[in-house]
Amino acid sequence: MGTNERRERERQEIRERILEAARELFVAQGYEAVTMRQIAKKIEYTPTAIYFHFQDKEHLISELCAIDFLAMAQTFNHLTEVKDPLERLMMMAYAYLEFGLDNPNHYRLLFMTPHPHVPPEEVAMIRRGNPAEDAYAFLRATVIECIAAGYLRPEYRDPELVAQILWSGIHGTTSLHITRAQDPWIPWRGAEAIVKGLLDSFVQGLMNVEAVRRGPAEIAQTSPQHPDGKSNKKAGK
Amino acid sequence: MGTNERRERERQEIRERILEAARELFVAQGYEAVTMRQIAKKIEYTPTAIYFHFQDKEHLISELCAIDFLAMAQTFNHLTEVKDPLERLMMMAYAYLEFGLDNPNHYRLLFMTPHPHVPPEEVAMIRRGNPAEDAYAFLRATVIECIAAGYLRPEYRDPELVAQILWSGIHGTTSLHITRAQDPWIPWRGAEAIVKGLLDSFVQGLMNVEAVRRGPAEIAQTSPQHPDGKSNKKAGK
DNA sequence: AATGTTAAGTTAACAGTGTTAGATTAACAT
DNA sequence: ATGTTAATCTAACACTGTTAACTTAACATT
Repeated sequence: MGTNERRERERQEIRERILEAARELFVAQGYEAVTMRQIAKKIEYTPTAIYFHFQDKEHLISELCAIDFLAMAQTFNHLTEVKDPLERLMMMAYAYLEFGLDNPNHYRLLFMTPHPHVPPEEVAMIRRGNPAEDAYAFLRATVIECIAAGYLRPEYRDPELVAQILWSGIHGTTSLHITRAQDPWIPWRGAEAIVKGLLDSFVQGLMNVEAVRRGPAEIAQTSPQHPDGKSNKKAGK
Repeated sequence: MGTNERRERERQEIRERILEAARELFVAQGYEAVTMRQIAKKIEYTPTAIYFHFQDKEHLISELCAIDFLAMAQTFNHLTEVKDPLERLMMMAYAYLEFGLDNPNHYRLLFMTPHPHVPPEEVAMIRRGNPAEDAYAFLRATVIECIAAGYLRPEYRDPELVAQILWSGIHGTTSLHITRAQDPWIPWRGAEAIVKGLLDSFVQGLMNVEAVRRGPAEIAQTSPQHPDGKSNKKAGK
């Protein structure tokens, strides 16, 4: 009898309707505002019905994140066409930023909200490590290509470290923009300009390497104290 | 009559007891977990008493943030002793990271939670722009010194932009570590190593500038597709 | 000294939250 | 026709932030 299969199919169907309703509400209203009763109302069920399909709100959110984590990664898929790994790296950075700014609530849910960590086995359907499905794996793969192509200085042979440096920079730009773009006290120069600066920094640094080697020049007296600034300290820790 | 002054003093006193209790709870349990009833219980009052001193929970939190924003800035005050602005910049980066990792809940409250923006006038006691009281102003001032000392490449004359690039990188490291350090799927290399890499990047870049100019070398075939990778594209947007 | 005023705090309640136990429905297998 | 079971609902519980109405106690004024 195919009736069990059909039941299973129906079950999955309403699971997905719940997830979809939850996603729409999260994206529209942000994390805190969404309520089980709202989700239920949206799909015309009773709140308790959701608990038949999901253990609790936390598990519902975790599964939603797992799914959308992969969905976001597929946003980057078209970048596989870019042959030069360095160029691809840069386009990834802008694409990542764009995703975050276009879907701030979604981005917050995925990357800025520490959900009390539902043990990974309990969340169905996480297949990470595959560059086509996992954005971090894609980033790492691209970094590996950059290393292989000789783009990186010999000190940076660890692709994980390089990937994490890059991710940190771009994530910082994205998340700061989301949380503090409205802050009137800070004259923001725009997230794209910041990412541009970060990428420029990765490639050739922001500093004048010669000047750094020489130590501080005695050009301007910005700070009144230290009139004969003979400090010739080397830069570094 | 000094009795009004005394009343005002007492009023401020219990205001601060409320704020202190709230801070302790936030730091210990994180944003979502703290309730008005908990705060009230901690200072042995009724929850409603808080509403005599603060308009609502949001205003209470906003004021707490404003205060601790300044408190954090004072963490950096001892760095004014470091004469070389570049060295100071680097020490600020590590100090900032350390603050975030030592007080993750506090950091989340201050920098990762977009409180529905209580209009700035309603929050008492924000005096920003003063480097001694405002961490961002301190960062900007240090960047200005770096520019004056000739440390930066001529393209980077805008201290706001440079400050925001730096802040984005360090904030990204800090916040990613707070939210995703437990993620077993990512082999984290440690927040300090990442900050080190970022700073190295700012100073001299991570890349081999010569190699970037030449284009990708034909060293390794990491990706099977493009066997004769003759792509000599220039890096850049 | 008695009175009225007011600041500070309490009690009781409301509407809304996530969640659960227990009853109900409806489709299926026997 | 009967029993079983998956899927849903009703009603409730223990919470949450918040408010209206009431009390208390200290003060200022007559």
